[in-house]
Amino acid sequence: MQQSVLRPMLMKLLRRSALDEEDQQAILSLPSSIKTLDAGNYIVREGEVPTRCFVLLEGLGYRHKIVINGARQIVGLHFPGDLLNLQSSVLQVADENVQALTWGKAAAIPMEALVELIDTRPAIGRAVFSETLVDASIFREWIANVGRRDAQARMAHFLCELFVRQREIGLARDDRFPLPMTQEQLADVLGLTSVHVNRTLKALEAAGLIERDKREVSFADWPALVSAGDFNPAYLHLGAAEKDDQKPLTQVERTAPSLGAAGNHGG
Amino acid sequence: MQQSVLRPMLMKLLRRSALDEEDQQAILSLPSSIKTLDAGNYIVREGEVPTRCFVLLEGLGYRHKIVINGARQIVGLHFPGDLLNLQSSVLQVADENVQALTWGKAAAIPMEALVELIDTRPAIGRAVFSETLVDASIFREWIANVGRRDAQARMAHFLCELFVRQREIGLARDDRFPLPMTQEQLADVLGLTSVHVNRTLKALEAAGLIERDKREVSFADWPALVSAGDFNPAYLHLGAAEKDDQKPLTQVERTAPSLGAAGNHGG
DNA sequence: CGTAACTTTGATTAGTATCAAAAATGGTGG
DNA sequence: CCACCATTTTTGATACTAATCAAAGTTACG
Repeated sequence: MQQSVLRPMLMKLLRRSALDEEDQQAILSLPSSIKTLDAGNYIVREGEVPTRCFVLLEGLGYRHKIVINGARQIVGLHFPGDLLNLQSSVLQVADENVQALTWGKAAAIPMEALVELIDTRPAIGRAVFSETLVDASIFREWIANVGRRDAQARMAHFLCELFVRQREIGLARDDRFPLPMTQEQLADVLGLTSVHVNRTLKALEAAGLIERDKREVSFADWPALVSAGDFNPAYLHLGAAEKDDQKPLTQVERTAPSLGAAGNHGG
Repeated sequence: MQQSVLRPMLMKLLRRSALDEEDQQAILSLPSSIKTLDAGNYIVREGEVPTRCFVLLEGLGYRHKIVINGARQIVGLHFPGDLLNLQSSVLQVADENVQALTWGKAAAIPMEALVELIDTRPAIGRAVFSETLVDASIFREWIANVGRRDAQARMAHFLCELFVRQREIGLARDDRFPLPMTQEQLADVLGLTSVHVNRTLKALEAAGLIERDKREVSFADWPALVSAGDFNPAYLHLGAAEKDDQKPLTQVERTAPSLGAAGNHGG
């Protein structure tokens, strides 16, 4: 039985939501066909009307938009287990592109099968919904990152996120993680130019915050990197994974300044 | 019966999703209590664990994050009918603040009542899910806006979005719409400083793209504004509302340049 | 081993931020 | 209704971050 191919998807849902045996079986039994992806392959194209839902099984993916002058903005990263085009599935039309960042594999699931699963099994519906809300939370953090942090903090923040998200699925070791992207792609994530990305990376390195080896990054002082990136992992809404046997996700002190004509909604 | 207070929420869902009479009644019958909001009042605070879900009924709201240096980034705007804290409800903890932008009203719905409604009525669940996906789509567009457009395009894009979203709910007239925010808030939306926002607005005005009167904006040449902002309303996933009796949401020609080592996923 | 892709470096420019202060606006109490 | 105060908008001068342009190294790959 080929059930096991969808295991990354189940694993992902289980990290944050409880699902009983029956629900788990139902997920693993979804019909699907496998696609092998080379770096750069498109999984979704803007404007497309999809008939199948794709789940990333292996490798990394990213989602991006092109603005009028030809510049590209990467608006999200995907890891094994992620649903790649739920939005376009439900909303009928993709408003962005999803592309493989590395070699990998994806499963294509007929839309109706997935919709039926969600409709008939509330726990699965809630689990998928939760993942969508976490995605949205990450998008919001990215808006803040691109909008309000300078190049160094922005980069540090992204590296922190990348480390934590990869560690969650076992892709990162204790103080070392893959950075499988070109500096141009990094630039498109951070809203910078590739030249400036290069300089920013070197600056972080010179500051002793990171070390680089090929497409891998390591750090000696996690709290320092966290602090440089103003990284608070709360927005990732990690489940039980974020536990004490892991490297502590310490963050610097953070107070919420009261802004403007505040006042509480409490009547 | 006080059903009618939740009508803005129902209206919002109906714009994009079909709901039968029974579903509609179920929504309108949700228990709720009303809160009056003054500009600046908080509806959700970062770190809070909510027990009720808020629906904006009147007025505008915004959601924002504070980065470590004290800078603020507004990551979303809310209009009547919007659910304000679904994410924190499902994910248990708010990772951002939601504040009233103007005077308004919100309804507080007990979490359990809403969750039960969603679980027991698949059509409502799907409708709410769709709204969440649209929200996410808007977040992604904002990432691109802040990351890859210069100040003028960024502002023009935001103004276009504001017009379209307000017109959708009847808050904007044919070529004129309220801009009920200070230039500092505008700056926090766009990742700029308030000084530069001022200059950018004046530049758009000087270019004949907009006119301003108090906190209202009008435009003589919508296509020109759309073009300046590289605005493509697709990401708003408007439903039937986007029809021909409305001002055409024309957009400039847009081709999707093929990037990098492309190639299709088609086997 | 040769070539294309990617990274690195340098020099210069452009776009925005910063700092400071004046002008305009809106609300409030007398 | 007016005077006053707080907030917001506007303007000017200057500084700085990141973009641009160009080219030399380096790495990965067929």
